[in-house]
Amino acid sequence: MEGERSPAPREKGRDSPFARSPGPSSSFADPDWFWDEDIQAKRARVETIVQGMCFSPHTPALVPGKARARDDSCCPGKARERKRKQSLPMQQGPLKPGPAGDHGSRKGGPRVREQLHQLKQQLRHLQKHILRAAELRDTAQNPGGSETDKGPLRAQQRKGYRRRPWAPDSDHYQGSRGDHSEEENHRASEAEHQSEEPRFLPCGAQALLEILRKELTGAVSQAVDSVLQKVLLDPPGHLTRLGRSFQGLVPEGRSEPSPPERGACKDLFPLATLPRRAQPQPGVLVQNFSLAKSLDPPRYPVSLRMIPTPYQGPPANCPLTAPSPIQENQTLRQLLGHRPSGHWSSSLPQDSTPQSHRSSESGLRPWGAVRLRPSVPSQQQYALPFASPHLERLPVLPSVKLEQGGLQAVADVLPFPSVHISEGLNPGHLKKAKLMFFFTRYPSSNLLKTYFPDVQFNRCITSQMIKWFSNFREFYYIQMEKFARQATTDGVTNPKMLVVLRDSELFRALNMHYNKGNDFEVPDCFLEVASLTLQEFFRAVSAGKDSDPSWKKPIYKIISKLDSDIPDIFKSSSHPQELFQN
DNA sequence: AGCGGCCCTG
DNA sequence: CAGGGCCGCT
Repeated sequence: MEGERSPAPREKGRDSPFARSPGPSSSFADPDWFWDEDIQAKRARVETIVQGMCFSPHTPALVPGKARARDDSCCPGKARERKRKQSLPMQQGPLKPGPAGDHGSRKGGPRVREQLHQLKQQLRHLQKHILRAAELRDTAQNPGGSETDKGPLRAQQRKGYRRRPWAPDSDHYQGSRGDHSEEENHRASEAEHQSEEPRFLPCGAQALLEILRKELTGAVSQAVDSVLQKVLLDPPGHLTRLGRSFQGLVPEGRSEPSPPERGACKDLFPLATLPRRAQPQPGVLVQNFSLAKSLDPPRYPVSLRMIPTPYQGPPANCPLTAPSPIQENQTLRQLLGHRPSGHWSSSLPQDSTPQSHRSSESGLRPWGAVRLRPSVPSQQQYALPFASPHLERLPVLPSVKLEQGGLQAVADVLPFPSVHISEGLNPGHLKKAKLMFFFTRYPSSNLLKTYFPDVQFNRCITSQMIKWFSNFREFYYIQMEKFARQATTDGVTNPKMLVVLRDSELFRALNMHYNKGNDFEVPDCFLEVASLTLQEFFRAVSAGKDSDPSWKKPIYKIISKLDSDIPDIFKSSSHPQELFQN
């Protein structure tokens, strides 16, 4: 089970030389991680046992190695050490340091471990009982039939049918609706387990089963809750810190790459982690470019890409700008797992086979959905993979349901560490501000106040934050000017050729600045604004307006009208801290 | 005068 | 990224 903490393939991205620098915060190369894994393994086994108990005493799930082997085989190499991003170096020494990453206390550990151990023993014991009961009943009612049942039964169990081997007429029962679809049968058999099952059991076994269920439900959910509590109280980076590959480097509308930067990029980003389409291929670039030149601009696919024409007004607001009111505990889940998977996932080898999916996100470890981010190939910028529907698809075991409740409870009471009003600005605030820049380039001080509720604003703080955005803009405009000039020297004539895409070099530069570590998926609206800015600069430069000392002013004016709404999730004071500060 | 923004510099 | 000078606006 070691591997199930995170989707493996993205890990590689973390090996980028940016991601790590030697530093003091090594609290995560700790033994607790392995301990955690141990707990998970135990927990998974308990779950397996419970399933075996509920569905079939003959399920081979008791063989300790089985589940483990299966999981290992579907998630190879995931057990490698997780790396955490270093905290941002912050030059604001006297200011209040960010919340310490490690909440340290893991007192619950040994207790939970012991609990699980006892639970395991208990389960074995109980299972023996029920096995015996079932056998007794089987031999009593169907002296010869049990042998013939076994073969096909196991096969069907493997296929997902949950049959009750102790029900003598189960075959006929199933057969009587043989023309139902597989799904229906499956659903029906699930329902049986919920309601009808006891009908087929002798009284003793039925009572035993009831007791067993209660016991297991209580014990398992208790154990799960304490584990979850511990897990959720962990520094969030522990949970969400996943490797992520960087994206493309191809500048749009440029006939050739700029050699030094491209060389650097090749060195810095492992090519293996790049989506194939994004790998630098100058030859292809030249081709594309000449193609672009030979076609009518509007037909050039890149420039067509939903780029509003200048002066058309603000771009449509970002998809998430109105993401419907976000519930509190939903927010927690998002925070814990927000890291948008984005298009990187889609470039992964087709790993999301039903099997690997099942084993990683439902099955044995329902909390996997929270703890790790399954590679959901989604182009939706803000798909929230951990909204409740996800959880509701989980198995209908009572323990799971309770666990869901437990999670809910934990989520409800979990305090945000950064709720405390801070007098100064910390690296988390800076990071958050940078991400907010993707949505707003010219935030008012009022806006800042509403989006930094955990900051005690005063004149100094306000101007510092305003200054931040001023600096952000500066970098932004410098890049824009640089690339616009480059485009002119590259012979671009039509500004609409200039579109900032996620795999363009300009985007890479911006992303590196505002989203170092690539923790956040840049919203499309930013790409549109960036494209517009680039085009405006290009227009001005190619028209020779840059001889005017204040030639940028009109551009600033245009861009200042293109701010988008900021997603509500940014109002959560814990957003960047929870996500990135570790 | 106060403020926000840009520019330049370190 | 912060400090400081400068400018324009209110």
